[in-house]
Order: sequence, then C-alpha cells, then structure tokens
Amino acid sequence: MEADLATALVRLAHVVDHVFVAAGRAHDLPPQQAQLLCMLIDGPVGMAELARLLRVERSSLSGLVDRARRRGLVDRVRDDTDGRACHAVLTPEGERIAVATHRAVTGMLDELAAELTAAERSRLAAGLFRMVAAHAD
Amino acid sequence: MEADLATALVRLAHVVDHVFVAAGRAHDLPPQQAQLLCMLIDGPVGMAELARLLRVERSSLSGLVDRARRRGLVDRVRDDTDGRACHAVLTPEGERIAVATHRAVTGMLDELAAELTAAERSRLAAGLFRMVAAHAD
DNA sequence: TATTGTTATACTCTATAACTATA
DNA sequence: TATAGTTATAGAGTATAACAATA
Repeated sequence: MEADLATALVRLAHVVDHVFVAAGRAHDLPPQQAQLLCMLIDGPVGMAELARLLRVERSSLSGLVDRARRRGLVDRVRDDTDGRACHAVLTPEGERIAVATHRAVTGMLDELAAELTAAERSRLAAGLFRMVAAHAD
Repeated sequence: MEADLATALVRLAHVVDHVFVAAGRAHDLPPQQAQLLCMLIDGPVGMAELARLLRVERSSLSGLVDRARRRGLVDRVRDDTDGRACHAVLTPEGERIAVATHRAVTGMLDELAAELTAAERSRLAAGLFRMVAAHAD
C-alpha cells in the first residue's frame, strides 16, 4: 500500500532529524549547525552550493555560517578566481567536531539498521537512493 | 556498506522535510504547522501526547498550537475527565487544510517511489518500519 | 544583465526555567 | 508529590526584499 510507504518515510525522516539533534547536542550544537559541519568535511564549499545542499536561502545560510563562525567552528575564505564568491571552511576545532558528529550520526543510523541483514540494508539503501534521485528539484 | 545506507537515510530525510515545506507553502503554512495539522487528522490529541509525537518540549508545543490557533486552524478543548489536560483539535478550516496537506505529502512521496515496483515499495516500507521500531526512545 | 553574497526585517521554532492548577 | 499545561526569556532558524560588488 502506498500510504504505508509514505508513512514509513515520514517516520523515518523524524528519526533521522532526531539523530542530528542528539549528535549536535553532544557538542552543544543546534542540529542545523551540526549538519553544516558535516557538509564541510570533504573540504570548503561555496555559499551558493552550500545553500543548495542544505535547501535554504542564501540569506539564511549567511546567518548560519555566522553563528558557527562565532563559535570558532568555521571560517570564510575568499575565492581566488571569483571576487564575489567565498567558501565556508572548517577550523581545526570545527573539523574535530564535524568528524565526531558525522561518526555519531552514522553510528546511530547503522545501529538502527543492525537488525536487518546485509542484503536487506543494501536493498534499502538502493531503494532510497532511487527515490532521492527521483527528487529532481 | 553501512556508510551508504546512512547517507541514503540522511538524504531521504532531507527530501521528506522538503516535501513538508512544499506542502505547507501551498497554504502559507510553515512545515511544523503543516505537520501538526496532519497529526490531528484522526482526531483530537492531548498536548503531552502531541509533544511526544512531534518530539518537542511541551512549552514549544504550546506556542506552535497558539500560532495555528491564531490562524483559525486548531482549537483547544478541555478534557472532561482530567481538569489539567486539554486536547488540540482541528477547526473545519484546519480539517480542510490538514486533509489537503496530508494528501499532498503522500502524493509527492508516492510519486518519488513511482519508479520502484510494488514489491520493492513493500520491502522498502517494511525495512523502514523495522528501523523506526528499533528507535526505542 | 546576471550572479554572489550580505543586511534588514519580521516571523517562526526551540529549549530552559519558573509558574499555576489539578491528580 | 507528580503530572498537564502555560508563560517568560533567550537564542536560533527562515524567507522576503533590498542592496553591494563582481562577472
């Protein structure tokens, strides 16, 4: 029944959101800032790209980065090739917390999936990725 | 790989959140109020129970219900058997918007799953429900 | 002209702490 | 004492609109 899948998806989104709340709380971080940090683990990201990834307006992102910056977790670096652009980048302290947060989130989610077999987990991930891919913005 | 499933879950949660934003926006409603309305479709719910379902503090819920009430979408009704308690209930206008919102959310999610076969959707829902169930608060 | 990013503003969401009223 | 709910307060998140600077 389609209704069941929709319900399952909504419930699961709730759980995932809660996982970010819990992970952030370990470092006194609001969930949005925790997610921001996780987005920067692989390296600096431009503001426009970051806003797209987080699905927030660029103006909202400015404030989010400001607050994380005030905590000493991120910095802004200018783009060499484009005078308008800048990138958000983790500070050493931000890097430490970002990695710990990402590990905590992944750990909690994997723990929830621990009851499933490896094959089930693979199928689940594959199905979810197909749905996410279908979400053409 | 576990990491892949965690990533898929996080991405999917993002998509679901966005679906609520889009559904709420159709009625000029913030996503939290849209979700509140959906929670009340099956009938009045006590404040404490509602706070648990939405995973917010009771004080946060008071404000949320107040704002929805100001818009004429919900009301508070006293509990006959417990003088302390009250329940949040949809107004006729709230009911209308709640049903439309729920339909929109379900519709958007089902559309994302349209590429999957019925069997895949069933397996996906089953897997998700098992994960949600594993999330013992 | 279009794009990048910020600021100003208003509203919303959230938790903590302190409180009232009922059980 | 414990529970249901609210209020006060402070901080955070968000979008819209207007703006500056660069492409």
